[in-house]
Amino acid sequence: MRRALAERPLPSADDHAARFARQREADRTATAEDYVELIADLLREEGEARAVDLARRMGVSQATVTATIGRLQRDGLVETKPYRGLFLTEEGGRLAAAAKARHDLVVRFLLALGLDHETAEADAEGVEHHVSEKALKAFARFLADRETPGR
Amino acid sequence: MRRALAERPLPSADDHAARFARQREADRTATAEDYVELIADLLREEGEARAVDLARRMGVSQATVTATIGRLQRDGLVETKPYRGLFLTEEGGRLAAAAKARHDLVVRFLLALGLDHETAEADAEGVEHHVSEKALKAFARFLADRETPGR
DNA sequence: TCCAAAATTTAGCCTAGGCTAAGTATTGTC
DNA sequence: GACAATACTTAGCCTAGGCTAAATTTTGGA
Repeated sequence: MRRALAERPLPSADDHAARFARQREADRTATAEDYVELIADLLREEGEARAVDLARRMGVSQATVTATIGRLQRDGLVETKPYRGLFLTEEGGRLAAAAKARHDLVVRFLLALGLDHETAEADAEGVEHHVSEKALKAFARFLADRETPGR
Repeated sequence: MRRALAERPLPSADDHAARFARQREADRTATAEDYVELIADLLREEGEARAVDLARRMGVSQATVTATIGRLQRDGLVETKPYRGLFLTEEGGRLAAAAKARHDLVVRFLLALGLDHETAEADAEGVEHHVSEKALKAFARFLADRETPGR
């Protein structure tokens, strides 16, 4: 006998549409977050972030990176000094820091659930853009509870 | 003093690129999954799935739905009988069932973590397309453990 | 039956994000 | 100091997914 899952009726059309709209919004910002996060990582770990390295690490052509960086520049997140590398604006830096914090929290949470490292990292890449603040808080709470063995 | 998080070095460029490639792949299939899942829900709950209702529930224009349904038809997932509604092919039905199973599991998991119903549903909408089978298994394990209070 | 309302499609436009191929510019090394 | 290798940009193309406005069906009720 199947656990009664409160066979959910459909939400109102408006609520339903709002969920999808939030979804599309998240999709739109995901690329920007991935780029600034990677640029920040490269700056921190390698001392510089070159377009050619972004292309390699994102698995896209250099032409695609040029175009995407153009949009990020237009949006005030990134600055470029050709042949010198890419840099984050203040706003870009803030976005990267927030993205990294989210990313790391999701990874820690998935590891705590028992996932192997590579899967946790790979899944976090997708999940980090689609979880609400409330979910992130719940993840953090889970991790905190878990590190407090006694009650 | 910050918990030592094994300040992860960057993955190899190839591994990194593979993660992003998987990500882009998931993005490509997300729309199809959302549509067939919604069509299946409408067929089950309302007896029919009309393009106009999809437009309302997805929060997009009817023209967008026409175009998207065209792609789903081309891909063998959906059939249309104009003014009679939309139907799923066998493959479309399988995809919808898989998507719904994933969706429901994610919702149950998020509820178990303490999220309210609306947030769980909204977050699931995004998360369901980006979690691996391994993560889903971990979610299921968590739910199972939780329902077995004793050890 | 007729005809207005509702559903659907078409046309034409746009952006993001992919690609390849072919430039152009810079650097670093000999 | 020249020049090959490397980095970057440009041009031109493509698909998915959005939009509005304007047809075009089709349905259902008076």
